[in-house]
Amino acid sequence: MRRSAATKSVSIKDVAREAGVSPSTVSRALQGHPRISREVRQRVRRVAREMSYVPSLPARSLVTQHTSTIGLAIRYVADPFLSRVAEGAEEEAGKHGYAIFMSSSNGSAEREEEVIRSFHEWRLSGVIVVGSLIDTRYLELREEYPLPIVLINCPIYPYSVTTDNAAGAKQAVEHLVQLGHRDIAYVSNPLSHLSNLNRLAGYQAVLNERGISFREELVVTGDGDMLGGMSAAMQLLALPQPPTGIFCFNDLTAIGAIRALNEAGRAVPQAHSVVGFDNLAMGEYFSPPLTTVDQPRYRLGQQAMRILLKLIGGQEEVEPETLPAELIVRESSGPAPITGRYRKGGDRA
Amino acid sequence: MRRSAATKSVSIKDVAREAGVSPSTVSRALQGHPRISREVRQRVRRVAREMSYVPSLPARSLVTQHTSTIGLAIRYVADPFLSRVAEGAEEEAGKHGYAIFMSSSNGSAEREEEVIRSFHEWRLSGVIVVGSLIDTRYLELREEYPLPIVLINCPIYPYSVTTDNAAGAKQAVEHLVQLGHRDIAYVSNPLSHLSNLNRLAGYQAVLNERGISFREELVVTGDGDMLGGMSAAMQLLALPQPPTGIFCFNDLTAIGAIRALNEAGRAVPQAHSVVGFDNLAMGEYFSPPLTTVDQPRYRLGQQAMRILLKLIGGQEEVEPETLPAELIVRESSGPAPITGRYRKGGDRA
DNA sequence: TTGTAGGCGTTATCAT
DNA sequence: ATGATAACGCCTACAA
Repeated sequence: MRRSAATKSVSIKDVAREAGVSPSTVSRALQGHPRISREVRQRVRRVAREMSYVPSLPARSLVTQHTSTIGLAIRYVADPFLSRVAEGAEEEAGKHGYAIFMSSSNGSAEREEEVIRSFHEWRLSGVIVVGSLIDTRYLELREEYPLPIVLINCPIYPYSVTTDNAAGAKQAVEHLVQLGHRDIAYVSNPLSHLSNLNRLAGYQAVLNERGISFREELVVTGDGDMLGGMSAAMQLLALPQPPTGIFCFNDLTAIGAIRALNEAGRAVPQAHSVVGFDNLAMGEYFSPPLTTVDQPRYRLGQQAMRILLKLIGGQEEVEPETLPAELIVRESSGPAPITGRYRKGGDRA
Repeated sequence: MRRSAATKSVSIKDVAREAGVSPSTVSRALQGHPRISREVRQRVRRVAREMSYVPSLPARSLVTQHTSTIGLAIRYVADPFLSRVAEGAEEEAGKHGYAIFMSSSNGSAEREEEVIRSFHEWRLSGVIVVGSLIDTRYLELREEYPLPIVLINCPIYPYSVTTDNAAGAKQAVEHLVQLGHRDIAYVSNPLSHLSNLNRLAGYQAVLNERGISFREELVVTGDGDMLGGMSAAMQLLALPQPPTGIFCFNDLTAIGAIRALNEAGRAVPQAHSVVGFDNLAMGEYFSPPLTTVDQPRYRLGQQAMRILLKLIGGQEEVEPETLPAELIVRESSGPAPITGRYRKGGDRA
């Protein structure tokens, strides 16, 4: 039984020879074909196990014309948003006998296309893309590749599942307004992202409804990560009339912003309220614990997989879905400070 | 050119027919075979592009007998430790024309074996396992599967790359001792993990060297995550003589511990110093910023891939490697409080 | 320079 | 109930 790491894999023929039957019999015995004698089935299975036979999926997929494997394209492995999404997708896939392979584009648009192509090269049954850098290109890619693709958080694409970003943002900003904040900033992501645009829209909508005039300088761009959050917050503090409320594109950005605020001697939530988006597990453990907007990440993955399975099954008429977001109030947001008047930036503690 | 999502993939034969040549000519033209006329090569390539032909890797791998793809088995997608490791492995793989597919075991030992099996079913060229739940089983699995497997942080396995956990732990505990701490706890992981055992060993070694007696009740187990860190810290606070220094298996545990400490009204680092392990990006943004032990995660992934590539190349005599860990002092650790005497737990602020 | 034929490991069809 | 045979898509001698 002992074989070194470089040995060739044992094939169905090897098992057949060892068990004294034909390859087709082995195939049937292994997949529990009904018309096969109990005795042969047991013998074949025993031999196969003893030889540690493992069927070749490339070979099998060649003849069956499907792989029962789906590809999950992700931007960064590190992306904390991803985890539950992947879990949701995986569990749903498992129920239907599908496995999942993930591949990361490491934040490169070029690599993302390569990943999709690679999934097709492997003839995977379908693809889910989360956190795409080129979401708008999928309308074309869809024609180029014959495999079904489902996007997460890209509502303009016909096969997609999306958090209601605008509604989530509205809850967040509304929350700040009700706490008495009037100077409210939005720290955005690089603007190409649809989810970012929709959050911005929600932000503006609340200002409108509440008769708060929109100040362009209160929208600054981060990078979706902590570093960007820091520099965005610093920009805001340098303003002649800095905001008391800061709504951030995501939790990572919020964490960075809070760090910068603290370093500038500004207490959160006493001097500034900060609200994130994503409800990362981490946020609860921060001090102060993060007020944030929860995305139903597990369901996002689950629904994406369900849609994908429909597409794989040949069903074409699926509706893009929107899932609700929910404000989670913790301690990084509080009543707006009583303002005598605004002070110029730079007055550190 | 327009095809719906359910269309069959275009094969080399389709291209051949369209270009008016034989399939083998297409194959040669596409892979830049030298003995082919410039004109035919260009025409074939154009036609292939127009038809969006993408070669089938399952078919190709069947004949070439290698997939140029390696599998990365991970415990959790969320694991923040993973990210840089995966990057290191990916970049090194890319240099040598290999792609990487990741699959998560979601914390289940059973699933982990399935993942490895699935990698073999796909006849991937090799496997890297990070954060294994069944690291000790790989000595057997190695015989069962013909594909080369490299482990990260499992030094008993012959093909592995490991952080010097004992040395890292020693630095951490030594740091606490030098700050004046004498009652130092270790919050461990479920004990089966080798990296955990080695960190524990490092912890004990320092106590020994410094003539500090080992108190069994100061070693409590977490779960490698924030929740476990919280309950571990609560256990420690309930002790008649609680520790002033707490060395944690990892940063997530440390973050949980700090949270519990804070909730009990104990300031960090004034009342308790906490040291983590992993140097997660997050740690720097916490308050207080986390003192921790850095693992060379990128190099861990890179070296693992290098070893794997050697194995794939048929080279059998590779040495397990150990990479150095490095203490990063930030603000969650500080001088031990001046103790008149120890007080019973429960005296909250 | 190009075409033909065989085979990679499976499964499915058709015999027996 | 089992075996022989063809086919999946591709590559690679070998032939022309």
